[in-house]
Amino acid sequence: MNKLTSIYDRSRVPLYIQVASVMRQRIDTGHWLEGDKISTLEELEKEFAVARVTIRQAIELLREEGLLNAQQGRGTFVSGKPKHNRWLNLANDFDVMVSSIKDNVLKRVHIEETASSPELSEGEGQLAEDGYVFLRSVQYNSGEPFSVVNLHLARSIFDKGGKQFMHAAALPKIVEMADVTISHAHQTLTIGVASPETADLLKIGLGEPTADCRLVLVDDKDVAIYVADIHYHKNCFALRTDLLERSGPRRGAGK
Amino acid sequence: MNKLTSIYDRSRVPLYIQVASVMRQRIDTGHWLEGDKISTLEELEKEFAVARVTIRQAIELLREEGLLNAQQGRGTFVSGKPKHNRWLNLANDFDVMVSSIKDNVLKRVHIEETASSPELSEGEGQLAEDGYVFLRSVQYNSGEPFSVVNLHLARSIFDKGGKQFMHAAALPKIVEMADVTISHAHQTLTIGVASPETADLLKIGLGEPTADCRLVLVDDKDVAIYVADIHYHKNCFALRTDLLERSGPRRGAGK
DNA sequence: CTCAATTTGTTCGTATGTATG
DNA sequence: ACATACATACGAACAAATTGA
Repeated sequence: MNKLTSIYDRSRVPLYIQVASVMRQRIDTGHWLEGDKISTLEELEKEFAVARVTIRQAIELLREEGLLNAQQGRGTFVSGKPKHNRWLNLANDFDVMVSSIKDNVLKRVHIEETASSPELSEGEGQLAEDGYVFLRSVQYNSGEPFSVVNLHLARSIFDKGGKQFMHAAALPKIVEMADVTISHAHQTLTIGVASPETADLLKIGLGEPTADCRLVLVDDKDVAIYVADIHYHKNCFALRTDLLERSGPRRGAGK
Repeated sequence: MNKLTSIYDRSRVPLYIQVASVMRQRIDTGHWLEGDKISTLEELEKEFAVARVTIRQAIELLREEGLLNAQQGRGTFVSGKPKHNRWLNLANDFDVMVSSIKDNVLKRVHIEETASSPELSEGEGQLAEDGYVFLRSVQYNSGEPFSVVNLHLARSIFDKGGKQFMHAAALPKIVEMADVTISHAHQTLTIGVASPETADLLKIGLGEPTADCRLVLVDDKDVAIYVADIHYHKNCFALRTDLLERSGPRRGAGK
């Protein structure tokens, strides 16, 4: 009967969690402001077309997160905003990217010297003949993990760098190599889901969304020397650009 | 006891759906190839540390999606790949963006002539003095909705465009206006969750992830004349760039 | 052809979580 | 707070189909 019913059905997440996520979003976007009294249970029941207990479960969830504060007889109030760490500014310029990751705190969690080759799609260059080394690392910001990097590095590059790759970001090292020319840096950004490994390292739930960034460096012989699959925690991730930065102000066409 | 147990606990999504999403990913990434026989129920039980019935529920889910095909006595086989509509190539260049949306099929679903002003963050310009008009539209590709655009358009611009804005994308119209200068086009990309309205229009579940793109056009007087919050269906979304496109090949520093 | 091993399919009982009114 | 209904998850046992020795 209700329009919402069909929406609820499309998600298999428990109803009270769906309701909670809508409420959380309202607080986050400022639709409900801090200190405000939110609608009464009765109003919320009607709006979401669910039972009272379900609303209460949702409120309880947000209370545990410190976002809501219910007071018997008075009402329910907004007591805080969800925390975001949108400090990560993904680069859309190669030099900015290289310099920004140079000082990253990272922890190598896995190295496979004889790894299988990465899957390359159309336009991402050719596979290196001498195979790849696989490196996995986690990047931290103030103690919290915010990204997992799965890197296939061409063996030739790995050997050239020696032990440098063990404890620092690979990209700046490669850029500094005198006899390596990078002709393309293909970046693809999508939304993915956390695998068991990623979920474990990022401390998130299995199958939760992540911002996935694939970065493939291709040398002057069209060989993919660096193939990284990076999974970012969704709350840390933001990509900011001024689309007119390079071309300058746009005066009306006035034709 | 198990390492996975704690990961399961972090997500409130039913266990069999979590397991299914891991399996779906394995098929998608080619870890499990089409035609292959996947591990037996017994092996999967152990790997995921769940009951047999739970594995079967996950398999049933993927069977309905056409990804798996279980045969009694033989095993379970991969019968297809998840479909992606990653055809959407979000622009990182203003001209490309304008030209790419010019021919979009869209449906205006909501217009508010006297709307509240949008929330602007630091650096996104000043609010227009004459207020805003709010427009909501849905964009379709071969009948399927792939994005919802919530647009606050400065009233001055809206009045200038007349009825043009009713049935076509606003951006190209604005660019063509002779007396309008766009000095900045701030784009911010994040991962968000679907509100009831967005979920309804995109035909996804409440609280499911979306790719959120905010585009703010600022004129030469630092006024935000166009403030769009765009929610993309996560499966349609991809942002591809060559980070070296503008600066050209990078020869080793060789200092 | 039969037998045994393998593998998926089904069912039962129990416990807990979700949602309604 | 209560009674009710249904979904989720477990473990274990048993049934049915396939395969190869």
